[in-house]
Amino acid sequence: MARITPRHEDYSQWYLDVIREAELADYAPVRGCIVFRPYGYAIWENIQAAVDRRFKAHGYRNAYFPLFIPYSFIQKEKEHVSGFSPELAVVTIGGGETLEEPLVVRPTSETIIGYMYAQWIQSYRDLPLRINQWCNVVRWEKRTRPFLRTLEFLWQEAHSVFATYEEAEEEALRVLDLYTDFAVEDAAIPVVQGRKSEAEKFAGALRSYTIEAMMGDGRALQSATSHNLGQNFSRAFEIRFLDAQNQMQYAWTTSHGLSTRTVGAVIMAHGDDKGLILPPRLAPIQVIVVPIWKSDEERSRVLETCEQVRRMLGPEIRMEVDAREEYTPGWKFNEWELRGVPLRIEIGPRDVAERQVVLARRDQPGAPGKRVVPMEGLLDAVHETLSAIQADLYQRALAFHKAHTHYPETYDQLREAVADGFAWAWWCGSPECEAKIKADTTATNRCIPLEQPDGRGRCIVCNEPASEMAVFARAY
RNA sequence: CGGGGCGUGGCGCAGCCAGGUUAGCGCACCACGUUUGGGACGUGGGGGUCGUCGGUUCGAAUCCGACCGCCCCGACCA
Repeated sequence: MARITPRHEDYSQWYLDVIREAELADYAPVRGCIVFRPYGYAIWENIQAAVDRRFKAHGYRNAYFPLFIPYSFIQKEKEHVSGFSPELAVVTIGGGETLEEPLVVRPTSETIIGYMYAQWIQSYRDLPLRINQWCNVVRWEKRTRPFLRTLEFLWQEAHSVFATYEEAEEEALRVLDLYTDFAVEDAAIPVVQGRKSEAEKFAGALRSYTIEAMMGDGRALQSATSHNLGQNFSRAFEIRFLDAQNQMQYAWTTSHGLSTRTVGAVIMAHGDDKGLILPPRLAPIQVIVVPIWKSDEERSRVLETCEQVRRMLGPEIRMEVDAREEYTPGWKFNEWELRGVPLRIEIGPRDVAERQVVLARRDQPGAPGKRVVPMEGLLDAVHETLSAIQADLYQRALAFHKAHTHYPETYDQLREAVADGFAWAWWCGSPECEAKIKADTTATNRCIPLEQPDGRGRCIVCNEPASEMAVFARAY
C-alpha cells in the first residue's frame, strides 16, 4: 500500500516517497543516476512540448551536436574550464585503445557548438543564428537527488549568436520571459526573475539570468537559466563575421537551458500529503474515468457509458478509463490521487440512469471538490474544470510564495526569514557580504530580481549604501 | 569528500545487544470464491545465499574488519 511520509514530518522523505509510489523514477545501478519511468517521462515529454513550441515561436530551430567534446575545447575559455573541470566525465579509452586526446562527455555544449558556429558564420547576414538542442548532459555531482540533481540529466540548451551586445542582452531577457511564461502558464509555478551575482553566475558568462521558484518547504529551485555570454566564447572559438562596413567583428553569444529538474519542481511546488498534484497542462493523464458497478448487468451499462465519455472527450483530452476488475473504486480513487491526475470522473449505475457523471477535483479532495454534471455538454464542463484547476494551482502556489517571502531589515530577521522561505534584502553587491550570509545561514544569493522596489537602502550585512535588493534563500 | 543514520522477499519493518532446528510480520504478488459509490474479505500458494567480501566459531542475519550502496546535514552545482 502506498506509504507516503507527511510533508511536515520529513519533506525530503515525502519527495522520495512520492517519486517511488507514483512510479515517476527509480534508482539506477549507477550512483546518482535514475531511470525515468514511463509516467515520469511522460511529464517530461509534456514539458518538452510546451518549451519547444515557445522556442520555435521565437525563431529557434532544433539540431543535434555530439555527446563527445574534445578535452581541449573545454580548456579554451578560462572561467568555463575552472567552473566545469571538477565535474567532468572524461573518456580516455576508445575501442580498447588509449585516445590521443581524451573526450569529455558534454556537461553543456557551448564549446562544441561554438566551434561549429565559427565555421558557419562569415557575415552579418548569417546573424542572428538561433539553434536549440534536446539532449542529455553529464556532470559528476558530489551529492545527487532524483530529478533535482543527477549525474546525467536531460535538458534543452539553446545557443544563439548576434552582431551586437544589445541584441544578445535582449535575447537573454526575452528567453527568460519565455521560461517564465512556461513556468506560470504550464507548470503553474510563480517565479522570481533575476540576475545572478558574480559568484553565482554561469562559468564563462558575462551575465546570467535565472528564474527562481519556491518549493513546498520554502527552499528555492533555480528552474531555468539564460546567459549573455558576451564575447567570451566567440573569442575562444573565433566566431567572427564581417559587418556591413566590411569590418571583422567578434560575435555576441547567448545560451539558455531548462532541465528535467523541472519535473522535481512540479512535484514539490504542488504536491500534498496524498501525493502528486499535476497541473492539467503537464499531466500525462488529465482525466481518469473510474467506473463503479456491482452486478455484471450494471457493469456492462456503466462501461458502455464510459465509452460514450471516451468518444466525447478522447479527441481533445488526455484521458483513460480504469476498468480494472481487481481493484475497488475506492482503491482507484486513492491510486489516481497519488499519481496526481487533476480530474476524476466517477460513473456508477445511478449516474447512468440519470445521464450524468460525477467530477472530482484532485486539488480539492473529498466532497468539496465533487460535483454532478449532465452527460450533455460534458466536454465543455471538463474543459472549464481543467482550466479552473490550472488557474487555482497557480493561485495557491502564488499565495504560498507570498506567504513565505519576507523583507528582513536586520541580520537577525534575515536568519529567521531564510529558515522559512525567500528573503528580499538590500545588498551592497560585495562578494564578502554574500559569502557571510552563506556561511552564517547556508542560504545563498539566489538572484538580484529584475523588478526592484523604488529607492535605495543599506546592505543587510555591512550597512553600506545599497542600490539593489537581492533574494536570499536556502536552495536545492 | 567531512559529520550522522541505515542496508533482512517488490515496499515497510521485527529478529542482532545476551550466536543454536525449516529467518518472521504487515502490505504487495499468484489461484479460486464472495465483493466493488473513498484503499473489501475468506481459503490456499509463490517469493529471501539477511548489501558484498573476508575473519572469529562446532555453528553467524546476529560478533569483528574492510569495502559498496542509500538517506539526512554540510562543502560543490541546473
